[in-house]
Amino acid sequence: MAGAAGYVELLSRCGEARAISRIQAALVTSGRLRRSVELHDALIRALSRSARPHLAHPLYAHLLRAGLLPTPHTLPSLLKSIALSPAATPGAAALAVAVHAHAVKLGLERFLLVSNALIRVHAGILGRLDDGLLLLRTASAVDAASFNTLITAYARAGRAADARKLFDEMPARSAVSWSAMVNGYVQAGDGREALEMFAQMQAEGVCPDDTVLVGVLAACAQHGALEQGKWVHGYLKAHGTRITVFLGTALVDMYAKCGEVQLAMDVFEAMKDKNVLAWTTMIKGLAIHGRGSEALTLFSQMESSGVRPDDIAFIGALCACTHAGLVDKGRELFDSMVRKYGIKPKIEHYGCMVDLLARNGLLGEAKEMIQKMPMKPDALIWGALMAGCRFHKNVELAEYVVKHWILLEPDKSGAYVLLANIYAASGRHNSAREIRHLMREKGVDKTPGCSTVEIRGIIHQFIVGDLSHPRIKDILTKWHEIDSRIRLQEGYIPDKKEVLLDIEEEEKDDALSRHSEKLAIAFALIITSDNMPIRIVKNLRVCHDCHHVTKLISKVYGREIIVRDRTRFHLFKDGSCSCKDYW
DNA sequence: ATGCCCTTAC
Repeated sequence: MAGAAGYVELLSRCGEARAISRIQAALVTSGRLRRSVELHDALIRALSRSARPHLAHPLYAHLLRAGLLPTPHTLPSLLKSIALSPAATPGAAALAVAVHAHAVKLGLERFLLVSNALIRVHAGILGRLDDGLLLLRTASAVDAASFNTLITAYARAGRAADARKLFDEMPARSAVSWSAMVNGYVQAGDGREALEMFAQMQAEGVCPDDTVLVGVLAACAQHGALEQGKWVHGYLKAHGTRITVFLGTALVDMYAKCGEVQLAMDVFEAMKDKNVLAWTTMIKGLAIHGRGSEALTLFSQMESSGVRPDDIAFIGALCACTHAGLVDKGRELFDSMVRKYGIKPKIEHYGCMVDLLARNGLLGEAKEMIQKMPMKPDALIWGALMAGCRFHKNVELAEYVVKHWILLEPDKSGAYVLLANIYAASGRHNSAREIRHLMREKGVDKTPGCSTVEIRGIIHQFIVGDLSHPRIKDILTKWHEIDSRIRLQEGYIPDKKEVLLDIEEEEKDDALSRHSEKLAIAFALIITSDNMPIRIVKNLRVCHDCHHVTKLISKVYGREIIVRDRTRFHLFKDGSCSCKDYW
């Protein structure tokens, strides 16, 4: 039998959880473990680096029961094992708190290794970010990893500004730090700032790694920044980088969300390892381009290739049905999810079904689905049903929906705006006005429409009614020209049904003409003279008038215009749209 | 130490 030192040496080389557990059992049986802190340390350390780090937790209790005192080495390993445990590990959070208290009692919490491990536990499993920050500020020394962990944790919590503060005060920033920050902005939905961050990273000569490029691609996808996304792809090719499943999926997503579904497909087909995320990304990519049946074919291919769809893959497939009006197929999928795969539908799946049914005019069935579903409907569910009411001009049901929706989101404007829209579109202008007064009383604001257009790698942003653009005079002049040409050649009459403002008719024309996508298209027509397609990304869905106008512009000006709205794509060409007027 | 897909509406 080897001595304690031999076991310690053996454990330091052992990475396999089951083998470690066997050694542990032998040490317990021989009574050796009870006498040695070093053996506890070695076991905890080995387990913390294995695939089952949570197996280290009971060892701490064992150590204390044996009357042994933890060393400065015990605590960091144990804390690491806690930080890496599966999220649902019972008692992990309580153990973390106990270990922290113990560290304080023993006067160990300011040791470099201990304090860094504590920061990671606070930022991770305990979710107590500000406590982690306090530790970071009071520790005698802090490593870069702790900064990076806290930055990531703040970013994940949607506190990008706090993450940025830490980033700025870091003594030395590595590619990991930049990556944490870029991805932080992406998670906060601020792709623009993420790209800005990446530009700075390059300016400082830091070599980008896979992870940051995944983040940059996600930022491009979010922002519709095709040219920058293509640049990343070119960079990867130029450096001969292996396209991992992470990079491949990010590329597919970027191309699809930037309107280049064929390029997305090319990358997808070249990927050797396709996991369920990769398949789902491509399925959703086809879906948002209205290519529902191809998306569903892909779903079947995924199944026959042996990749098991998960709950999110079903969301992608149901979404494909919604965008292509494939109601029966959607119902079939929803059933097969339970029957074939035993996946219990979540509220998201009910959301897809309500959307699918409601958008296709089956409002009664959609309402029934909500009444039958086993969970309480959330704002998304009501929003989906409401969108159907708007599409099919059902005032009565809309009023019912709003009552429920407003209880869930009393401070948000979504329900009010939609109801006012439905009233206005049905000619009930007094009711629409009442809603507007109510909104003003409650102090809720409508999210302003915002469109961006990427021209020669620069992203230009337009907000509805915003006349502060430096070239606004040229833009309005251009709009005037567009307006008269489409009136003259195509008989355009502005569709003012959904304009809610209490204003004169000519002013309604102005209000419509200042929708953000119209400003963006006019601007793009001014500064691009070639036949390059115009690519617009909008934060909301396109209104009927803008949809109509864009069709006419594509014909009169002989330009392809690709508009990505909140949820899908519209490719306008020769006077018609790829969505077949269904959105 | 960091990274990929995920339902409504505004």
